[in-house]
Formats: sequence, C-alpha cells, structure tokens
Amino acid sequence: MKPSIPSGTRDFSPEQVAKRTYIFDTIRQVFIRYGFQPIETPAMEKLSTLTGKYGEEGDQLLFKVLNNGDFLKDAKDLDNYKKLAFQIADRGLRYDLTIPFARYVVMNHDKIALPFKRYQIQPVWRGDNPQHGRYREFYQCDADVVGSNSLLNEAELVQIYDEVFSKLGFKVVIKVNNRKILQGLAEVLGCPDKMMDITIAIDKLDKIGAEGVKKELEQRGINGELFPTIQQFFAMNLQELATFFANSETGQKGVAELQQLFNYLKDSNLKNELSIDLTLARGLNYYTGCIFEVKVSDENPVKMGSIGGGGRYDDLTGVFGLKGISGVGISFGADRIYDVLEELNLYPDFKNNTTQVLFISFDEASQLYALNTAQQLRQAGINAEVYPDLAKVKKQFEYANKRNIPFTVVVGSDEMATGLLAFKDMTTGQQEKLTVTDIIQKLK
RNA sequence: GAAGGCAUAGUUCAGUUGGUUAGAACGCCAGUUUGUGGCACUGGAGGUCGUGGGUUCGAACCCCAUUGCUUUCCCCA
Repeated sequence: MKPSIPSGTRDFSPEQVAKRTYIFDTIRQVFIRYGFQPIETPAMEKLSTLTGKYGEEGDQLLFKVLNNGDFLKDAKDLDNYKKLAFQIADRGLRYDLTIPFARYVVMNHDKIALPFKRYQIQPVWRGDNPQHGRYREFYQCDADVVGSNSLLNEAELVQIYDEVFSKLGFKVVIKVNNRKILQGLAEVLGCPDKMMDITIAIDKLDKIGAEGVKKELEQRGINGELFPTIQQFFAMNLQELATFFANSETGQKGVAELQQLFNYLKDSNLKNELSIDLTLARGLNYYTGCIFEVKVSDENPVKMGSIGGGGRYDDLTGVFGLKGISGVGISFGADRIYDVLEELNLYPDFKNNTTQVLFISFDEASQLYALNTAQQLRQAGINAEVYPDLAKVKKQFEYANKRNIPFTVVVGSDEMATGLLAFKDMTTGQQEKLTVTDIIQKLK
C-alpha cells in the first residue's frame, strides 16, 4: 500500500519543527513574563462538553470518537447519521482551547485563585473541508484571564501582542473594537436583536465591499436604507461616537471602555500600530466587550489573513454551572505566523539544535574510542554523534554532508596511538590534528 | 452541502490523431578513489501508469464508476 496521512493533517520535518518550536517558545516566554500559567487538557473531551458550544455547524465539524465495545448498543436512529453519531460516540476531539478551559475552571474552581491567568498551547481538530491555510489539525496558542472585569487585562493582552510580534521581528497592526459599540449601533438603528446579523455583514466589508454588505444586510432582514447611516458610523471617531450614542447606554459604555483601554496604553510605547476598527466584528458570538484582531502590517510584502484574535466574554463558565465569571483572552495563529516568518525569512539560526561533530571510525576498536571521546564532548555541552555502522569513510563523510554537520573527527589507529584526532571543518575542508581538549576549546 | 483540478519510479513531473521494451531530473546503490564529503564521469536497481469495469486488433492516453488528494464557494476563524 501507498502510505499517506489524513486530509488536512501535516507531517513536520526536523527543520519545520525547529521553526515551529521557536514560535511557540517566543509566545510562551511572553505569556510567562505576564504571569500566565500553563495548563493542558486532554485531546478528547466528553462530547457533551463540546456540543452546543459552537453552533449547529460546529457540532457537525466535531471529530467524534467511536465508543469502545458494542457501540451499537444504544443506537436508535440508524437511518439518521446526524443523530446516530451522538449515540455511538461519547467523546470527541477538542475543537478549540477556550471551552475546555472553561470546563477546567469550573471543575477546579476550589483550587484556582481568581483572577486566573492561564496559557495553553495545544493542537485542536476540526472536521472542516481543508483548503489553503485551513487544516483539520492545527495549533492554538491561547492566553486568557478569568475572574476579573478590569480593562487592565485588555491592556496587558495588547502589550503581549505587541511584545510577541516585536520579538518575532515583523510589524503588525493590532485592531480593536468593542461589541458594545456594535450592539449600540443595532439599538440606534432600531433593531437591537439584529446585532449578530449586522456584525456578520460588517465583518465581510473587506471581502465583499460596501455594496455586498448592503445586500447581505437585506438578506438578513435589515432595511437597506439604513446602510448610509451605518457607513457614516464607520467613519466616526470616539468623540463623534459618544454623540451618536446619546440614547444608547450600551453604546456609550463601549466607547468608554475603548477610551479607558487607550488611556491605559498611552504611555506604554507600543512598537506596533494600535488602531480602532469599527468594522471589526469577529465571528464568535460569545464575545461581549473588547475584541481584538492582529494583521500583518502593510509595510510587509505578505498577503495573510488575521494571525491573532480574541476578546472579552461574559459568563463563559455559565453553561457549566458557574455563573458570573467574566473572562478575556487572545489567541495566536501559529500556523499562519509560520508562513509569514517563512516568507519574510525571519528565522534565526538553529545550529545549536543540531549535531556539531560527527565521529568517523574504521573498525570496532576506533569506534569504541569514538564512543568515549564523543561522550567527553557532550559533557562539555557540544552536540556530537558517532556514526553507528562500520562503513566506508566516504559514506560516513557523505552522511555528515547530508546532515549539514559542520565538523568531523576521524579516528583511526594513528589517532588512538597519539591522541591527536583528525579534526575537519566541513565547510572549508581544512583538517588539523588536535587533542580532545583543543577540540572542545575550539567549539565552545 | 456545491463546483472544478489532479492521480505515471522513493520524490517532482514529462508522456496526442490510441501502436514495439513507459521516460527525464533529483534521490538511492555501486564504481572511477581499499583513511576523506561537496564537483565530475560510468554503470545499476526501482513502475500492475490510484482501483474496478467498458470501447478497441491494441488503452497511461477515450468512456463510465469508484477511492484518495487538492482548490474554490458556502461555512468557520
């Protein structure tokens, strides 16, 4: 048979793993710097934990794990695959990190000191149709604070975005908006229950343009004549918004929150642009306050969608029986960041992760000698390996070459007799006779 | 859920009126060089042309079905 992997999944080569680790480590370091603590949750959750949290569409995209044993025991709807799926599967792969986190908070409520700041870097799975930049298995890097209503959290999360992308070495634009402002707009327009419809339409402004949004609004049952007002609204600054929201308490509150966020950040010397984008809506409907999205700055020659997002949600733990806990969080899209760094060629040198010296030997005696000498180098902190098979010297050198190992040491009877080893720089081709101590000195 | 594209050596791909033994590049193995890699040259191994049917004297090529991968739309972020 021809080997293959499931659609929407990927293998990662040693080089790719090194690059991905670099991204994860950079994000992790900043999370820790701001006081976030790691948790990990299982790849599998009870299906009851996951269903109903991501909408009907999301339920269909959940990967379900077939029950062990006689899974047909409780199967009733054999003619309805959608129903049947939930009768023969009690578990599913996690769809995001936020719901498992909410579940964790509720289960460990007694042990957690609120406010609880946690970060989590793990893969998630979605049975979506894979396409460009969209996978069935991908990593999320989340940082959330629960149990605090303060906008100081939002401010710090913005600083985290700023710091991570500064470290990674490319400029981004951090866009903010507030769901209360969008809710206020819906109220002013006289259709307060249409907030989601308006935001979904607004969210597409980038993609389908003003006319498209107008059509979309009408399809969603909103009077198209309101569109000029909506367009006007987009052009407003915070002061004008305050006036616009004279009769909307919610809207006013949203404006005040944004104002407060900017006040917090006014002396923080952000290296990246922070801008209000009233068209920013984001799809998840549990957001209730500030919302964030990060895009690659236009000064970089890269075409890429959003590489991070987040926001505040009230009462996320409510569905699990713990009410009144507010949270705010952000997420990094590691897979897309990978592509950006790749295109901009911003990865540092990973040489320290690979072998620096390969020992080449001729026979069992010299191999044993190499085994022990390599150990000395390792103890000195130098990555070394011994070619494990008795092979022609040519083959061993070829191996060093293919692996990009920068130095080789040839061990033979002469070398063993004198203690002077044939140390070769594979880039220049220069070879010299050195003692083990000299070699260690040279490579340190 | 809808529409398209692709499937030939380990990999990337060539392969038209349908006609002997299906090719290239890279990779792999060996040799030129029995203690020295990259470069070069020489030779070698490696394929049921995704699978099943059909048309035909004859199919990698045409037709149908099927599976897998992939792209776009919907959706999601």
